[in-house]
Amino acid sequence: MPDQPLPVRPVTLADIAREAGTSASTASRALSGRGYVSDNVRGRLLEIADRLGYVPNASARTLKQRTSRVVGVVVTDLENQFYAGLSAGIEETLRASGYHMVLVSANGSSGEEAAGARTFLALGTPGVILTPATRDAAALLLRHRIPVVEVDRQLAGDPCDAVVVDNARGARDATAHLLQLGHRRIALLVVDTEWTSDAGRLHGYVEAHDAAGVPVDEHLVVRVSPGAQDTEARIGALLDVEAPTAIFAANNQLAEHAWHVLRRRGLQLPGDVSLIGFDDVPWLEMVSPSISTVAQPTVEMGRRAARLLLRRIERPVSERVVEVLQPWLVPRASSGPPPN
Amino acid sequence: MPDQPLPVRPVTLADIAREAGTSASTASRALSGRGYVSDNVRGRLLEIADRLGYVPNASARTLKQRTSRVVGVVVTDLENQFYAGLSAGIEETLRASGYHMVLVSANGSSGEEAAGARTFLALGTPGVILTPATRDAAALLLRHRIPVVEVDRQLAGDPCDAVVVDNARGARDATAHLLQLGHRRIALLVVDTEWTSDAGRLHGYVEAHDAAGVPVDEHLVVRVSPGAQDTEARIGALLDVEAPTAIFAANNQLAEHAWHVLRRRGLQLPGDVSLIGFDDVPWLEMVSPSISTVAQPTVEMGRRAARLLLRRIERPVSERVVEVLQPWLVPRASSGPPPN
DNA sequence: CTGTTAGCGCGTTCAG
DNA sequence: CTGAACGCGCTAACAG
Repeated sequence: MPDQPLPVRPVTLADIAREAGTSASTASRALSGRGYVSDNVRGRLLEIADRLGYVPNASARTLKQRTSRVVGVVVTDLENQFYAGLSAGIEETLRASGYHMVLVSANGSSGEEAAGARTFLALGTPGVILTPATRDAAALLLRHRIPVVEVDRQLAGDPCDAVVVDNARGARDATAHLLQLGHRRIALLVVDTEWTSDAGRLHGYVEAHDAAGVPVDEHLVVRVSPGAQDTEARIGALLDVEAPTAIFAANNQLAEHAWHVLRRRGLQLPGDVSLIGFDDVPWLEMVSPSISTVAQPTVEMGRRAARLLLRRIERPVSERVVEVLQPWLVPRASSGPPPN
Repeated sequence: MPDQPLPVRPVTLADIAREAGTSASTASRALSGRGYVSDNVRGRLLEIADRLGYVPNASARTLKQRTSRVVGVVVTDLENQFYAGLSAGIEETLRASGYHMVLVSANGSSGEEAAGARTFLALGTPGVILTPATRDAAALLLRHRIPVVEVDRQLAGDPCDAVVVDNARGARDATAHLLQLGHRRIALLVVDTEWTSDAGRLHGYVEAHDAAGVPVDEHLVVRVSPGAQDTEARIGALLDVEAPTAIFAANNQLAEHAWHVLRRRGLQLPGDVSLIGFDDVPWLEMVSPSISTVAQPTVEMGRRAARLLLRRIERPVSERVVEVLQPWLVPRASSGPPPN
C-alpha cells in the first residue's frame, strides 16, 4: 500500500480518468473489468488507481446498479453460541464470495426483526438470511423481490429457500434413546413458540412415545415462554410435582438451566435423573458426568444458508431449495437407566 | 403495515411528491424532518409515504451526505465466545442509536482485516470498531479521517479511542493468587503476538513474580503461535519437562486446551496442578472442579466501544478517550496449594 | 476500442 | 414556507 498524502477528498473515477487522460467511463470499464479497454490503457489506469489509493464508492455503485454486495442477516440472539456459530458460517461464506453482512441481533423482538428488514430494503441488499421470529419480515422482503433464506426454522408464508435440521428426527432419537433405557416418565423442556424448530422437537418427542406405545403425559411437557425469567423455577416445580426420571431439554439454554437446577438439588446424573439436550456446545462434554445431546452442524448450517442465498442472487428464478440436515445423537454419561 | 400491491419499482420521494402534489424537495424536508414544511403538508406527505410503504434509499442518501449509518466492525474470531459477546454489545448499542454494523470476522488473517477496512471506506461508514491484528487497517482508516475505536487491545500507531481491560493487573492478581498459595513454578500460556492484551498479561505475570521476589523461569513461559495446531502437544511437553505446579492460561481458548490436557492425563485439580484462566466463560464454573479465572466485562466492552464511537461521530475533534476497565479475580476450586 | 450523455434517489442550495 | 436546479460517483446505452 503506497503511502498517500492526506487525501482531502476521496479519490474518484474522474480523478483517475483525468490523470490518465481518458474519460471516466473508460476508467470505470478498466477498473470494474466489464467492457472493452485496450490493454495498455487498462494497465495505466490500474497503476494510477493503485497509486492514488482509489476506493470505489459503494453507494454510487449501488445507486446505479440498484443492488449492493451487502447481505442482511438477522439472528435471534448473538450472545447464544448457536447463533454466533451460525453467523460465523454465514460471514465466512459470504466474504469468500466478495459479499459482506450487516448483522442484526433481534433479541426476541419481532419489532427489531421487521425494522431490520426495512433497513435491508433501504440498503438495497441483494438478499437476506433470517432466523425468523415472525413471518412479517420475510413477507416484506419477498414482496420487494428480495431473496430470503430462512435458517434453523421455517416460518415464511411465501415459499423461500431454507436450511434446517430434521428436528423431529433428532428429538425422536433422543426420546427413543431414553425410552430404550427404560424411562417412562420423560419430561420435555421446550420453548413455547410456533417455530418449526420447537414444534419439530415436540413432535419427535411425541412420535417416539407413540412408536414405543408409551402414552405422553402432558404434565411432563413444560412450555417455557421465550424470554421467561422463571425457567429454573418451572423446572424445579416439574421435578417436585411430576417426578420425571429423565429430562429432554430441547435447546442449549434449556439444557443449561436444567443442569443448574439438577446440580443445585444435588441430584445424580443419571442415577436420579437422566438428562439429554439438543444442540451440542462444548460444556456438555466437559462437565461430569458429561451430558448427552443431539448435535447439529451449526456453522455448516450458516455456510449452507449463505451458499443458497448466493445461488439465488445469481439465478433468482431457480427452483426453491430446502436443505434438511441430519442431526445426530451423542450419547454421553448423563443418560442411563432410570432409578430402581 | 398496509398491504401494498406488488411494487414493480421501489417507491421514491418523487412518487410521494407527485401523489401529494408537492415537489420532491418538500417531500424530502417533510420526511427527513429537516427544514420548514407546513404542518398540513407534512401530515399529508407522511400519510402518503406510509400508505405507499416508502423506504428511503440509503445509497442515495449516503452518496449525497457522504456518510452512512452503517458502522464497520472487525473482530478476530466470531466463533470465539469472547468476540461474539463483544459483537453483541456493539450491535445492541449501535442499533439503539439507529446505526447498524457490517461485521467482518478476520479469523487471524491481517489481510482480511485490511480488506475489511477498504470495504468500510467504500461503504462510507461513519466509523469503525476493531479488535486490531495489525496497525495497517487503523492507519488506512484514520488517514481517510474515519474514526476508529480499538477494543480489547491497542495497536494503532496513530492515536484513537479504545476500550481495554487492565490486562497487567488481571494477570498480576491471578499470578499473585497462585504465588500466595505457595506456588513457585507457575507456567504461563500466552499467545505469541504483539498485542497489548497478551503483552499486558505477560507483563502482569512477571510483575507479580518480581513483587514476590520469585524469579521467572523463562522455560515456564509457553508462547503459542496464533493459529497453532500443536498447542496441546506443547502444553503436554511443558508438563513433562518443566513440571509446573500451576498453569496460568492467558485466554479462554488456552484455558480450554490446558483443561483438556490435564484431564486426559488424569491430573487432579488442584491436587496435582492448579489452573487459572483469563476471561470468564460459562463452562469454567460448570466443570468440576470449577476453574478459577480473571473475569472481564465482555459485552460491556462492546457497548462502551460503540458508545465511544458514536460520541466521536458526533464530535469528531473531541479529546481522545481510552477506557480501561478493571477485570476481577474469580477464585474457584482449581487453584489451591501446590502438592507436598 | 473510446467518449458523451444521462440518470440512479436524495438533500441542499438558492430564489421566490 | 415551497419549488427549481444541481450534483454526489458511478455505470449503461449509445454514438463514433
